[in-house]
Amino acid sequence: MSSVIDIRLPDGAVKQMPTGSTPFDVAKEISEGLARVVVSASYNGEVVETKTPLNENGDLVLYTFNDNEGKKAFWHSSAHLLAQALEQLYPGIKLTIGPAIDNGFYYDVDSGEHTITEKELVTIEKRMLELARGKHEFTMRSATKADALSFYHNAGNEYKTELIEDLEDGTITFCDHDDFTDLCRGGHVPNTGIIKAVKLTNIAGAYWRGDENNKQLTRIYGVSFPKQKLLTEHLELLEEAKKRDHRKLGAELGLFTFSQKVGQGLPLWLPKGAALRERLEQFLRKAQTKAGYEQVVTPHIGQKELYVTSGHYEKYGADSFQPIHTPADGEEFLLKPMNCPHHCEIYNASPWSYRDLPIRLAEFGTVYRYEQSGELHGLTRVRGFTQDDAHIFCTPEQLNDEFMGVIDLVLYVFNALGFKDFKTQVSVRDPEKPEKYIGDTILWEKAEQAIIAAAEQKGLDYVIETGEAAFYGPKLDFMVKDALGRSWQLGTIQVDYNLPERFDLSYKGNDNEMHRPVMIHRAPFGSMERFVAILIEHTGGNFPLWLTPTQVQLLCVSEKHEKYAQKVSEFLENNEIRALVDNRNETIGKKIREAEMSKVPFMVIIGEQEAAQQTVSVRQHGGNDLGDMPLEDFANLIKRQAADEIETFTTN
RNA sequence: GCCGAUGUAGCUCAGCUGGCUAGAGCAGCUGAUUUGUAAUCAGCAGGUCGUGGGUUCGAGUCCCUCCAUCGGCUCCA
Repeated sequence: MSSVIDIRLPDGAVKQMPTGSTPFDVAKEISEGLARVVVSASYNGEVVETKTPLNENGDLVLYTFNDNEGKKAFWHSSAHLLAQALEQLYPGIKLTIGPAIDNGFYYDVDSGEHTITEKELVTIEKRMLELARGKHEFTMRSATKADALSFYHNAGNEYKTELIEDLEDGTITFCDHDDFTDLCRGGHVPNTGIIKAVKLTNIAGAYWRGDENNKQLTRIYGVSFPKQKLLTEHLELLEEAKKRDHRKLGAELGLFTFSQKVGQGLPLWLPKGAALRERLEQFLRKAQTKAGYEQVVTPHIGQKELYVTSGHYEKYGADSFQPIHTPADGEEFLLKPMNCPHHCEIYNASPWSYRDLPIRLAEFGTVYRYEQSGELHGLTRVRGFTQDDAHIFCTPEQLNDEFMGVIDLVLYVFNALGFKDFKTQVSVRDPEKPEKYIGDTILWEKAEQAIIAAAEQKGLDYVIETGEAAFYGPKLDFMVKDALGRSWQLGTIQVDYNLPERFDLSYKGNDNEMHRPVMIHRAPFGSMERFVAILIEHTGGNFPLWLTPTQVQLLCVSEKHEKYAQKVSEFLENNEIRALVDNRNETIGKKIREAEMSKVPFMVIIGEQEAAQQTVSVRQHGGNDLGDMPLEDFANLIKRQAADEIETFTTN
């Protein structure tokens, strides 16, 4: 073994270090400053501890808290600290797993008879910080499977022994710090001392191994930082995010509401919300007409038999709104939980030639699903919602082009509404749970490959999610985060060989034989409800001008100026600009304040001067005073801005 | 559905360890004011304290049921 090794850094520089040097030594060699902030490292692509001796040439990356990998090590280490505090405060508590997550960490524990409450979190936080101040080093060590098993067997922890049973002997490692030991794969900060600020954010139930048939454990969520200031900022950010909550803004802006009498998860759209939604529908309908879609309309109910044919009844029947019975014996109808079976029957109403295909049937179809009560969430998860649905029936040869066309449409919609930060995922079946899906494996493979090929061709940065497919086919899903960083599926495109089979769909090919079409299910918005919810959270209620309910609020300085205000209002109306007149007997200051709070993009002050000169004085939302201008100029200003918004997305 | 928390006027909240006719601000209504770029003043009205039961001389306050909401889990055609 040579006494010196070459360590290459990400910038290409090579450091010659004595064999057995640690990442920490390398950091120190580079600068003392770096050594103080380095929290973790990877060597030749593998996560290593900052104290791991390096014995061969290789590529080293050092991470600080600013790197995702650094945060991961930091929060993973914090989970150890949490576990240690819990063991001290609750003797006999059983630890299970405690990973780092996107914005912090959690630990799942079985606290036996005792229920840990939110009030106790403060005590746990304090203990964690006390322990952290001990600057205890994290040290990894290997253990044999037998030793690991007997360790947790003696401790009476059946969860850890279950985990160890699944591990290969020789790969099992523990991490020690202070008097605490945990089964662990590694990836820690150097010592507990750099964890300076901790906040245990909430407490929740979570099933052991994510299976609802298992025991429910207590999950404690937390987040931690190397500086108190960072924690304060993080908490402030969360407060800011709460202000963008669509449930709060939806009520404040008069967009939608719920009623206990109507029923949970059944949104009531108020006039402003309905108008906004209507505008979104028009926007998409126009794009779809251009892309060769035809609108259809189908009823809100269908015979039970329809869903038995589609397979939905078998899959979801028991957990759905139950069938509607009629005065006739044995007649049963279901509220439609999806539109595809209806569209299949539309397809079946006429014979088709390969020359007719593709057929693209679109419908803003309202569907009803009995979602679990605990799942309901504002407009993002509801029991009655409207899908911007369409089904494309095409030949196998047309599938790729059609799929690509739909991707373009989804991207167009996302771009138009400013959703830049979305993720695409290919949702495929879980091969280990074939009972969850219908149809032939060969067809599934074909469909999955078709989606991946299309995603590749479009250059989408996609991830493959196993087990996320629909029961009848794989999907390409477009995921967008809400204000608090929770991910929601908006757009979806699905390839389906199964429903055509079940509904016996066919067309005559150029060989004069009957063939089976392929079906694409797709919804760029996903649902009007969820899309509007996420749009509210992204814009904070400051919608694009073309979409916003009220574009201009006309504010009379006094009641004397109402007549001129009405004239301006009519002028704007004739120019298809949405304006409201505020002629209440209130001060102008108050009217401005209220218009600001209702997030109207333009305020127009109308008083003596304006009436005399036939102008308007324009103030933008946020306080920017654009001064006096003739009516025509103002109308043009609005029209141009709205058109510019359209321009940006039509040219892209 | 499961775990935990919450539920006082249209909204935001106060109401200590159970004790007289449950309070405030905003919104609303009435009147005064006729206003120039983020809240004019005064008065009035508004709640069977989520629901149903229980404990108690006495319950907004304690216990149970149900409902809804919030944070997660599970689920998501």
